[in-house]
Amino acid sequence: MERKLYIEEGSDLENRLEQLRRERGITQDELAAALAVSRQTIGSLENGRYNPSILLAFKIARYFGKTIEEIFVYEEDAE
Amino acid sequence: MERKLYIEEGSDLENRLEQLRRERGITQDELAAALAVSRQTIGSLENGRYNPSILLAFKIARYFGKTIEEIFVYEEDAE
DNA sequence: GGAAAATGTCAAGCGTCCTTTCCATTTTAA
DNA sequence: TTAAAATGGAAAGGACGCTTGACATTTTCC
Repeated sequence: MERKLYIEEGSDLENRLEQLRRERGITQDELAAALAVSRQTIGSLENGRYNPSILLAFKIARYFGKTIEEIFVYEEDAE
Repeated sequence: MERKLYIEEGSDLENRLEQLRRERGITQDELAAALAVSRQTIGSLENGRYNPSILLAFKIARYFGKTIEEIFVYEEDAE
């Protein structure tokens, strides 16, 4: 039946969020609290269910002390 | 009466889009075409009417050969 | 000065981002 | 192995990102 909400085949954006979070040794809940978003948002990003807004991407990057490009990988297959 | 659609006082994101576009010597229309978005979208970004999605931010950065951080400046006053 | 080009901005519509609530499944640890 | 903690994910709703279409204003330049 294929649900796959939001993100489709040519979806161009990967991220290293789960890896970075585990390196920090924190839970989704703790990361969510640190970023002032919901736990579901973190889970959805980690599992590629949707892309973050640019503001959330900046918050995440700042939290981990990295650039957006070091965390989110843009692939332009689409078009 | 204050319309100010979308972006409010604590709006945290500035960008150098107009400056970079003018340095390239291209119009909003041409930039829009190059990025495959509408001219209104470019104008709205240049005038701070709203923030780009992270995908559009990546497209813009790639087009100008810069990082997202070199084009968009995040200020965390909010919260 | 007058025409064409460029820009500003509104409105309606649609899809995405993120929320809260809720429940199921997996992992952890005693 | 069992309870608690952590994670996965659905559903509905609100706000934002981007579209097309339209029109007004400003800029360019002959």
